Amino acid sequence: MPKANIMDIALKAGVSKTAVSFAFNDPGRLSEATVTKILAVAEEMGYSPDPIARSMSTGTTGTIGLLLPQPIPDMMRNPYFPEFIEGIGKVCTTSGLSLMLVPPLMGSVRRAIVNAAVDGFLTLGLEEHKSTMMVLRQRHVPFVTIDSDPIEGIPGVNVDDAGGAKKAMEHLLAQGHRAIHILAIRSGKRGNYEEYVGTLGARVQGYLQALLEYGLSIDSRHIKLTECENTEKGGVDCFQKIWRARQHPTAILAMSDIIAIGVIKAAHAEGIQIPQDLSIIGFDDIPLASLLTPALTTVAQPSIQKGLLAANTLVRMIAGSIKPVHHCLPTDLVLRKTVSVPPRAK
Amino acid sequence: MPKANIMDIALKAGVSKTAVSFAFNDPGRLSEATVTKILAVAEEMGYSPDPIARSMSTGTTGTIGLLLPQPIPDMMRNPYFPEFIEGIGKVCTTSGLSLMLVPPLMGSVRRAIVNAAVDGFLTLGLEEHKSTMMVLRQRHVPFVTIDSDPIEGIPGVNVDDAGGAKKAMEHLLAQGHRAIHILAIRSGKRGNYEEYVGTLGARVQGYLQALLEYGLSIDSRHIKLTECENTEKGGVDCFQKIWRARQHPTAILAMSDIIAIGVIKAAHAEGIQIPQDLSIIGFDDIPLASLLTPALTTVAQPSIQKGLLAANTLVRMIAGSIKPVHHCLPTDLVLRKTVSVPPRAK
DNA sequence: TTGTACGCGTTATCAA
DNA sequence: TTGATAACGCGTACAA
Repeated sequence: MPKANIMDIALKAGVSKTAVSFAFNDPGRLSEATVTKILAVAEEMGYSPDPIARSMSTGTTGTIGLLLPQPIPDMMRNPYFPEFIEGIGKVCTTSGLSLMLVPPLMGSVRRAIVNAAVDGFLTLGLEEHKSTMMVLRQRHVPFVTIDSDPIEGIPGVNVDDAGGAKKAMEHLLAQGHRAIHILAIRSGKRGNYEEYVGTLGARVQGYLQALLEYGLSIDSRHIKLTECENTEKGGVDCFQKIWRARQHPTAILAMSDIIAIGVIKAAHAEGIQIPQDLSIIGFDDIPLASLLTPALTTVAQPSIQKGLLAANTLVRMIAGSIKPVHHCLPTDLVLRKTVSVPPRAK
Repeated sequence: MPKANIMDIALKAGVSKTAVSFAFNDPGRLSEATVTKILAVAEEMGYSPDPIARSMSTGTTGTIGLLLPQPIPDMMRNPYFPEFIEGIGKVCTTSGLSLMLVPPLMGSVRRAIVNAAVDGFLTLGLEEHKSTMMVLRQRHVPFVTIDSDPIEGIPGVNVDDAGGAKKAMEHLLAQGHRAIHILAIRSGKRGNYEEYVGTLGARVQGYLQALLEYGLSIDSRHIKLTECENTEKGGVDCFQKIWRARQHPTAILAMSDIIAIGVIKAAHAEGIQIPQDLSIIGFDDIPLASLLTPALTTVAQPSIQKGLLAANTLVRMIAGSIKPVHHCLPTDLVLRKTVSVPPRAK
């Protein structure tokens, strides 16, 4: 005897479908006796309303989707991500929503979008957002972009990536560093930083601005940029590659803390002293950053705040108020212990 | 012109609903010309099949639900959780699934269950699992329990909590500690450890076994157990309370690393040396544990493996194979730097 | 309290 | 081979 449906209950209880529906959703409109009776029958027959059918009728799911640029495991390995979700989660709690993690489906973000039964999407750092936006529009659900270049008419939440990046680079330059290796988060652009967009692009812009103040650029002799998988392992691998080369930088500027941590680990393994031999700056200020020894100098961004703000915006859009605002939250350089003057300056 | 539906497209393209459906789901059954035509019209009218309606028809959602015992933000604050999700995520990737985080809805786990449109549930450390199980059964979707006492007929994944806890306590006792403060994860039981079930119960059993070997028990003079919110802040608060008392323990045995980290932070703030003045053991072995200074001695559990195994089991159940196996993964004491002999023994 | 229309796409079954 | 017809899944909303 598989799933009983509303009709089975109605029949057995000697009432109408409507009555059964009321018993579950608006018991006040039925006599107490009928409600008890219906609920008893439902209990007995193991019935509970089908959420899909309900969504079909109400046109609502009680779920928001977080559209991910990468598979779930990759996202989870970066402690920045849970923090971000924490912010979204606060809104879920107050609004009674579930959160669906929507990773690319067989490698396709598009397929993921059209399949997800949600009331709205939060998109995180979408790369190819021309096409993706189109698909999102076709879905006719509201969405808010996060960490993407602002789009006219669509609410977005960003942080001041350029400003934060600039401060980080300025700090290194001010300390006297001139041989700096930038570890960029891997994109599809294979290091062609002129083509970078979104977060990546903004940060590179910040670096460039700072370099310019010192008459340098990313193409200068001892300034380098390479792309790095945004994981601890990515940082380890990149460091090893860097250290194998003839010329060593005096500072490494990582675009995420998790990369920076990989670098630190690999550096320690090589017996390199930080910051005496090598200075490092990260980005994000994940909780771990302050707990490391030495504590990581990094650019703080309000991750929780970002998630909260975006989710709040989405919830309001779902509720009907449509005011596509672009938010930009501040970033700040947090001076800790992984930066000093370069070795040869001592 | 709001959402076009399948009929609108059929009409405009001069074909039947069936043809439109085929164009999206099984293009091979249509002539190439019709497919192109239909897709063009769909594109033009901004149509994409409604996922809810599709689920209604197919009876499948392509989503699994992770049922949480607490709100999303609380879960995310414990680094153990993202690791666990990482394991689930691997299965999502290979099986093309989305993952729905299902927190209690207005405080009710039951309401959360009946509202979530998923193909199956993973339940994590459910407390009141008598009633919850009933609701889950009524939903007629497969589910796998994690970190709950094994239930006959329902697949479950656990780790050897008792064994790990025992090893931790034995280690402290072997080092000479006799004044030990256990920091339990908060339950509804207010410290009545005899009533503990699930993970909590198993760990306490482990502690008791070890204590017994030394002729001690949790009720012994210098052995104490208090409940602690499972967050860093919980650890901080508990430590402060403990240190305010007249008698100080020589060791603290925390039931999670995140609590242990809170304790360490608070201890450092008081100028207490670890492990010279106070030994600490955690539980979980989150990535952070090895990065701390001093590195945290803790009981490792295979979090990723746990998530992966549970999700895999669920996927198989959804696919139809029904073999309710109970898995128990191993735990191991990882000796690092936060335990030494007690101060007065020196 | 009830009857009934409705929401939307999928999938046998069947016709051309 | 290509495509159409019609039944189906399930609960909700509105008028009666």
